[in-house]
Amino acid sequence: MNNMSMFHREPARLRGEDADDRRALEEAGWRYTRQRAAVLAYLRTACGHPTAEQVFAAVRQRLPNISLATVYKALEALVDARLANRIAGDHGPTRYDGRSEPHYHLRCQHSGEVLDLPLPYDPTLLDKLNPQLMEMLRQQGFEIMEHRLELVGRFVCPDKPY
Amino acid sequence: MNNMSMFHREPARLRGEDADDRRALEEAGWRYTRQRAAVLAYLRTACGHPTAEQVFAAVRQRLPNISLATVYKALEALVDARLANRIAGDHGPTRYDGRSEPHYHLRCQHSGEVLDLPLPYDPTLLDKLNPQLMEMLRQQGFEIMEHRLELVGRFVCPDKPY
DNA sequence: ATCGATGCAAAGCGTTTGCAGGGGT
DNA sequence: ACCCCTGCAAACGCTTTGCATCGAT
Repeated sequence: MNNMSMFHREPARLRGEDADDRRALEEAGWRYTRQRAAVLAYLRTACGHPTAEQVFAAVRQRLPNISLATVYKALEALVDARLANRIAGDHGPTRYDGRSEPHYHLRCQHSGEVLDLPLPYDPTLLDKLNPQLMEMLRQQGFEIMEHRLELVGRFVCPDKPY
Repeated sequence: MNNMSMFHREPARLRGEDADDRRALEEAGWRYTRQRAAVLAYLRTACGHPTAEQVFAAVRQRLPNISLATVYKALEALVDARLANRIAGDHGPTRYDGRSEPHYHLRCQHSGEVLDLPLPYDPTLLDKLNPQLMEMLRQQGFEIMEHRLELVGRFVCPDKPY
């Protein structure tokens, strides 16, 4: 690892906590399967936010028969169960995030790579920025669910140097 | 127009100002053509941020022979010449924005529609939010170009009501 | 035993590209 | 006159779908 040392992920989950994952999936109407567990496990250990292809390549080493279609369906189930998040690509493919709590991102224009920012999500950020605007939006019937903030710039990434 | 009355666009450009558009395109190494002018004109009058298909459908009324491929190439040229901006779609297709100055967006989860927010872009926003973080990023060699902020929620849109 | 999940292949959608002819400079 | 741009069609990359079989409950 190079200059990314500041972007530590949360420590890996303790043994037994996958029961929570099972519950989350089942409450959302999905089954808990080997494939979905493996996809989620990889998402959580991956540094940065992999694409579906990258997830496929990685999970394939543990489950050699898994198909790309299954990876896509697993990612859909995990996002729906709020165990993961989708990050729309600027140009390239969608990226996936094994963190469920909202947070902010740092995106590289050059490689498309996305990293988590060590900046806590503040649900009241917009109300602090411009309370009148938020009040106006509410009065107009806009139901605001969340906000997204990302820094866009350039950094040298291990796999795609300049 | 319904509850969008607060999202006024800038007044339409005055006659003769397309000379600026020509210059911008030529400085970026592109030619100024009827098709590109029409695409840009439509982007500027459109309320909200149309997809390439929507631009195609609209511009086709003025230039019946224009092709979808030409619309895509025109949009690419305009974005490159900084006369327009690309807005990545959450699920659906990319949307295009005839404003060149940075600003913030309001996105509807339901329809994918995107509107401009009447909230001025503040280049120093992140430095205000967390100056230490920004300093750390600079020291680590991250070159930050811009930030993006968008509100995500639901609103009833004219074409895709619930 | 049921019914959703899997793996494969084929189709889908949004976007890009190759190319012959047309248009801007 | 040059070379870029256009329009058409075909290819492309990413993602989704249809279907027979497998596996979780």
